[in-house]
Amino acid sequence: MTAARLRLYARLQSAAHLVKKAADRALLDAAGVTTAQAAVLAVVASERAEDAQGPTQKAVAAALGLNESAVTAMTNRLIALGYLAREKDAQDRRAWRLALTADGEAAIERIREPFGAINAEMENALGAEHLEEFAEGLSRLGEAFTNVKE
Amino acid sequence: MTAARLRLYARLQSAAHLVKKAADRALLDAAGVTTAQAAVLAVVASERAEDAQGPTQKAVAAALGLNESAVTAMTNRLIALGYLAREKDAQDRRAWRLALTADGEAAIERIREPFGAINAEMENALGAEHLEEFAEGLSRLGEAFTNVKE
DNA sequence: TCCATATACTTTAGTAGTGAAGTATATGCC
DNA sequence: GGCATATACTTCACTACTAAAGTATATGGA
Repeated sequence: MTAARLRLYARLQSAAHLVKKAADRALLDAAGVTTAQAAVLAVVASERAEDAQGPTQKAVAAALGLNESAVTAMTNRLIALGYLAREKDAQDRRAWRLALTADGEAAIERIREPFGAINAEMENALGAEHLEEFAEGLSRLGEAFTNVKE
Repeated sequence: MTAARLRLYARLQSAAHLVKKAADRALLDAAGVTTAQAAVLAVVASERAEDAQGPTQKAVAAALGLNESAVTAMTNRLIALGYLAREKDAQDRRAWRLALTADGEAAIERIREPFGAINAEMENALGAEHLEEFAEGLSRLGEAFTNVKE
């Protein structure tokens, strides 16, 4: 078994933590937003295209692999910051529909450049010839560990 | 620029988060320890070999890419759980020297199997032919984002 | 020897996640 | 129509991290 030698788990967590630490610093400096907040804003922006109503909290949780309770807390913070608004779904009164405010749209714009720089730095570290396969590997890992039956 | 298309940052964080979630469940069930706690115990165990005195908190922080304040808190939890003990360094009265208790050694033993299973599951998802290169990529990422000058 | 500066750790306030238990609304039988 | 069950979200207690500011001990000149 090569598992112990490669220490895949430790390397994955360490790399993810270090990159997140750097990205949080960069985004907070440049855009006043954390990477976790940026991720939620990005999901709300992208889901909007598919569904005029905007995503529910459950949909955001599923998109990011988070608990619904984590999305409740994050949504509260983003609303307090003025980046997000929510409205009860007319069909299903249990569910909220999330939408970006104008400030939320502006935040996404501010994020674009520093975030691109982080991705570029990652590509640089990996080397262009390994990029595609590395990204593939990350996706395969994500899929393998996605809890289908929650 | 391929950065936006590959979404390396998002894929890395998502994969790391999902794997961590699964690993935490598995380790907590089988060994009553979280992956973060396991990581600290493993560092204390491995540093011990090199240094009869056991590592300082600063050394643990450096090994894991954490802040010293995170290690202070984690050390307190691990001492409360009975897995770790600390003693003032005789030469440098500012520093603690960390050591595993007998319970700490036992916890490391309990971790071995479920942790091996997680690593095996990761290897399985990636496919044997990509393992080495993928692990290499993770290490390169970690090194590129290690803050040399803290 | 004294003092400035560096270093090891701690404290505090905040973000971000987990799982379990709770509330309120929907929905599918009988 | 009523009721059991499912679902969307919330609350609670906890782990685990960050950055910044604070405490105490070391250490290298003048």
